[in-house]
Amino acid sequence: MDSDAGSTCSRSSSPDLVVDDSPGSFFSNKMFQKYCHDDTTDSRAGQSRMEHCSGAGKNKNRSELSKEEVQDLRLKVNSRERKRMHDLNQAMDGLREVMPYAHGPSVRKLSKISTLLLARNYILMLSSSLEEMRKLVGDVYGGSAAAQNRSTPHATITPAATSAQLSLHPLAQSLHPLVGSTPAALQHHSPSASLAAAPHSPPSASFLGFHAPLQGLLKEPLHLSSSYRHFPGMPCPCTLCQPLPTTTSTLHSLSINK
DNA sequence: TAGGCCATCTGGTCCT
DNA sequence: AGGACCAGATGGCCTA
Repeated sequence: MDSDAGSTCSRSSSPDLVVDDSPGSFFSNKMFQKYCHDDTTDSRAGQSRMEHCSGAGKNKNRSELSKEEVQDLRLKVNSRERKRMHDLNQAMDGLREVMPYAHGPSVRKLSKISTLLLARNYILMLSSSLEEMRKLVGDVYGGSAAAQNRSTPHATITPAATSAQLSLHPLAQSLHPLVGSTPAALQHHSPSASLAAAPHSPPSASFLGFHAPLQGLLKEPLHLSSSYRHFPGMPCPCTLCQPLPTTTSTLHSLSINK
């Protein structure tokens, strides 16, 4: 379900496919009326369309087609293009579902460009967060953890374990005021419970709720002196500042919370 | 009302 | 040859 379902903005990016293949409805289309009956040839496109309509295209075979066959061909192509765009929009909706912003009837759906930009920044933030987490694990557990990390550079760190350890770490508690904010404040209205269990962790309440202006999130990440990047409008991406849910079940309950 | 966003149509190009 | 992909054009809807 779209995040804006029931909101004032009811337009869906993936509306139900209504393929009306009846020639009547096709000819009732304004564009096609112009396409075939507009005598004004002031534009290049109009000119080419008139040529196409009269069967004067470059393709000989097409010129041999009857008017009805040309219409059928055009309908088929249009239908395929519609389906392609709907699939693209479905993928875009899927991306929106896993993006950390407030999903809800009162929240306007992210535009396509905003979705892409936010996704890019989110991926960068997660990457930085992961890198910082690895560093912190190395610091906390000294050489043994570091050695373990070196032996298995891509060792799987269970999110539940690491987040629990990090949230309890006294250094982390004292380093940043954001640490200590409760996950209960999170407002992640995921439309799909199964998808909500996707392997992403809600970074923070303010991040999810877009308390900061959206434009800030879409800017280029700020490159600060630290090893990780800070994004305008986002909380610090390092793990010290990310009070992650301590268990996967907690994450799941947060995700399906309406 | 202007501007943003979107769906759709369309022709061109590339690929299988 | 047919289909996928792309970009331009167009018009509708919504919001500030």
